[in-house]
Amino acid sequence: MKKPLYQQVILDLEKKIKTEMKPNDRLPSERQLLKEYGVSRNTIRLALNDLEERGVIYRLHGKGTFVSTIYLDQTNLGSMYSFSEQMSEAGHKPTTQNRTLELVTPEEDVANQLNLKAGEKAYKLVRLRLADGVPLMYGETYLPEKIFPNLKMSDLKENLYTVMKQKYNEQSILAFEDVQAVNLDENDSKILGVKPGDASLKIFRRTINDKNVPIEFTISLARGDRFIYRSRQYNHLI
Amino acid sequence: MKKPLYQQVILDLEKKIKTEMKPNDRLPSERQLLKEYGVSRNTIRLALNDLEERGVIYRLHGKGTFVSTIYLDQTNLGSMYSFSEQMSEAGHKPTTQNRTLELVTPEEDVANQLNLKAGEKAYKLVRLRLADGVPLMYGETYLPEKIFPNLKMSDLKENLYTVMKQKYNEQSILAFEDVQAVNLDENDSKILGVKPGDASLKIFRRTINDKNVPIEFTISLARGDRFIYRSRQYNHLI
DNA sequence: TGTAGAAGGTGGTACTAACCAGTTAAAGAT
DNA sequence: ATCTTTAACTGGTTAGTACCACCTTCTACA
Repeated sequence: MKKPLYQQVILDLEKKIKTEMKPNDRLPSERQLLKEYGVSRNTIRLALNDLEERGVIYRLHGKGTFVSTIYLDQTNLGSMYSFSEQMSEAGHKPTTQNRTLELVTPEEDVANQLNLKAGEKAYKLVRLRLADGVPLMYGETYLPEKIFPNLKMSDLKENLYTVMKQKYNEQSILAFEDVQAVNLDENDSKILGVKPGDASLKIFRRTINDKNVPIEFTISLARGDRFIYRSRQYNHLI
Repeated sequence: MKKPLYQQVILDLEKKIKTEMKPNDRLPSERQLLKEYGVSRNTIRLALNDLEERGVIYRLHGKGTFVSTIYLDQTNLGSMYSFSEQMSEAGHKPTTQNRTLELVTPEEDVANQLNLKAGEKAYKLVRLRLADGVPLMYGETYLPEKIFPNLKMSDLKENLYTVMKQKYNEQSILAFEDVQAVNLDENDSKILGVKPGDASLKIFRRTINDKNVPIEFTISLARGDRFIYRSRQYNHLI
């Protein structure tokens, strides 16, 4: 279960950046890093590519590599993020409380998102995600029964997407995400352990499989002071 | 003006994928491609990495490289960029108030985002965007003077990106956007016509051109009750 | 006949070695 | 003193090689 070298470099660099460096600080040059880590420049660049892609660092030709300005100690919610992985990388201990799993007839808006006909049911999974025991994100996930028959709480010890893949052979290819800013009400703020009225990211995600069939709809609330949603927008003119 | 090899490979492969292939078709293996193009495997992988990142292809260990199921011919720069269009489509009448345009020496964080040296100036454009006369979004845009010399308020009757292209021959290739949820302070809430403390989306956008030079940095505040940040997330990782 | 295993394909990781292309500052010429 | 050149840094690109991990298929053994 040994991780590839370049991933170890990523983890180590990211940790150092978070704990020892501040925005716009310069990192050691690639040639210095390869000596420090005892790996090839190729491996260093693989790691730096990843960090650059995720916005942790930026590079300037001829000048050096620097810590990104915008990189707060916040967690990126974009690009199919894995809560657990990101929290682990940030040095926090992630936990997931699977609160309830029940078979329901969803409201119309949810049913529409999942392309359900009238009367068709879906599993509703309520989860709370914590880092170091502190609640950070609350989510309600709807999974169509016809696609995930016989889903059990015991399945959910694994990562949800792992269960989809292994038990049901379903794989998400594309997700549409809508991000909103909302003020938390009394109840939600209590769940997330912050003050009522505090700003929060509300994220609606609709995931589809390779046959263009919706397989998941999730509504999440993430603490505004701890999360950012990051995305890249391309404009290829080919 | 010659492009790097791996970028030529990207262009050629993407063209072939668009014109000759369909979703889930298998691409030639990396070792075949390096023979076809007469380049090293390193170069082929650089190209494939880019295509994978952008969701054009996906790779399966041991099996091969394939055309993505859903390949979007995305020509826009995402939600912020097409404010006017999106509002029109939603049946609203979009207007833009260009409030101020001045040449300033930006703060350090902005200067860094735009890769400005000490003392280099940038145009600061303050805009308010409205739909049906209601303020929805407030934005401060910084444009490097060396890239956009002699920018005038009268230029800005056009769409900003049109001006960039037509007057300065600058085209944005990629934008990084970070989205945060914040509580509005007294001042900002007044601008957007809502109550202090109301949740708002705060969006940082850094746009770069084809030479990897930053050409724009914008900080926007969008009313949480009226604005949704929408994005697509590809997934070929699991 | 069935199955384990080898063979050969795929992408993934890793190293070495150069050279190219921006940036900066020290060395040198005026 | 000032300007120009050069050298020495930076990241960017490319080639070549090797081995690992995963997947499919074919083959040989039981």
